[in-house]
Amino acid sequence: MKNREEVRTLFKTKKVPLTHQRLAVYEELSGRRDHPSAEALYESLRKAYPSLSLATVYKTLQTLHEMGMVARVDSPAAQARYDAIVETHHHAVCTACGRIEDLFDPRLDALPEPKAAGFVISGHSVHFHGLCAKCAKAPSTRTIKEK
Amino acid sequence: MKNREEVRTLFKTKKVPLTHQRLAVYEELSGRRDHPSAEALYESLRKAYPSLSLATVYKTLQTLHEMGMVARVDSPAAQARYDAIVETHHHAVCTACGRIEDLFDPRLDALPEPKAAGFVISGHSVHFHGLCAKCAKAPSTRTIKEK
DNA sequence: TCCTGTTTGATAGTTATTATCCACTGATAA
DNA sequence: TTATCAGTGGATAATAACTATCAAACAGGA
Ligand SMILES: [Mn+2]
Ligand SMILES: [Mn+2]
Ligand SMILES: [Zn+2]
Ligand SMILES: [Zn+2]
Repeated sequence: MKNREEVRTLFKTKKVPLTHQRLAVYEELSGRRDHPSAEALYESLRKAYPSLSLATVYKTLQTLHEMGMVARVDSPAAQARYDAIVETHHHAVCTACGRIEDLFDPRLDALPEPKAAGFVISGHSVHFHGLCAKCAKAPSTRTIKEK
Repeated sequence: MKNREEVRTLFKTKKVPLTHQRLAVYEELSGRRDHPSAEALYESLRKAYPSLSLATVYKTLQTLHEMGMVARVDSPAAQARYDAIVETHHHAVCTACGRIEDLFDPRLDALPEPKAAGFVISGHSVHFHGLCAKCAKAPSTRTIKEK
């Protein structure tokens, strides 16, 4: 959530070229609190930038994400993963290899009820992320994704 | 995590036909603790059931999910959603319309460190799910998904 | 065993995302 | 200011995960 000057400085510091498109995507996203999709951003932006391409929005979001300027709300996992344990429990997800380990901890089951006006909460899930034992040990042999 | 007899009874109770494929998918998933994808289950199952189709695995997982017998580990969201707020915060996700609201609550930022052997945790996120104010009010006009 | 609504398997279609490719541009140096 | 050029953007093809379609086979009750 940075203003235009902070953005310019950050790009300069990180030696990443700051283009009109990158600034536009970041400022549009900054102005919204509805956690838009790439497509939704594209639809808003194309009015002011008719030549903008959807692929550019995707590439820009990825760049901004790598720079630590935007976050992805849901897990970046492309594939759904299933579990025969339907009882309440939580997960540790390895960002390098995709391994998912179970966490059974009653302290995570009872979290403070959030105060989101009018929202009727039916449950919650906690995702810890980091490196699994194997990937933490491995120097750089990143698999990125396992089936 | 039910045995064969419990599964038979549950299908009978819910009046859902129990096929060989449904039993096979459920038992394969029950026997694994690696949170497999549909494709991974299919790869394991096709050895014993060479005529099994991947589409059937998808349909079966959906059926089992609706019956409350399997859980999806990650959000079923098809589209990635982005956020310019990279500071630690959490989210309430409406299961009816896809709306995502921010939750700022320091009590959710400091959760008990989970004891997953060897796992190097770098962060966590909490997803509450339920119905947003609008959808909780609306009788049944479910939008299912908004862009 | 027979009957009928459901499910399966094969496959085509869809959707979100990524890769490719080349003209163009932002950042630096002259 | 202009020249240079690595990196970027736009157009579009390709990919990956999933979903729809539909005829044939099946499950479960009569
Ligand atoms: Mn689990
Ligand atoms: Mn947020
Ligand atoms: Zn790992
Ligand atoms: Zn809603």
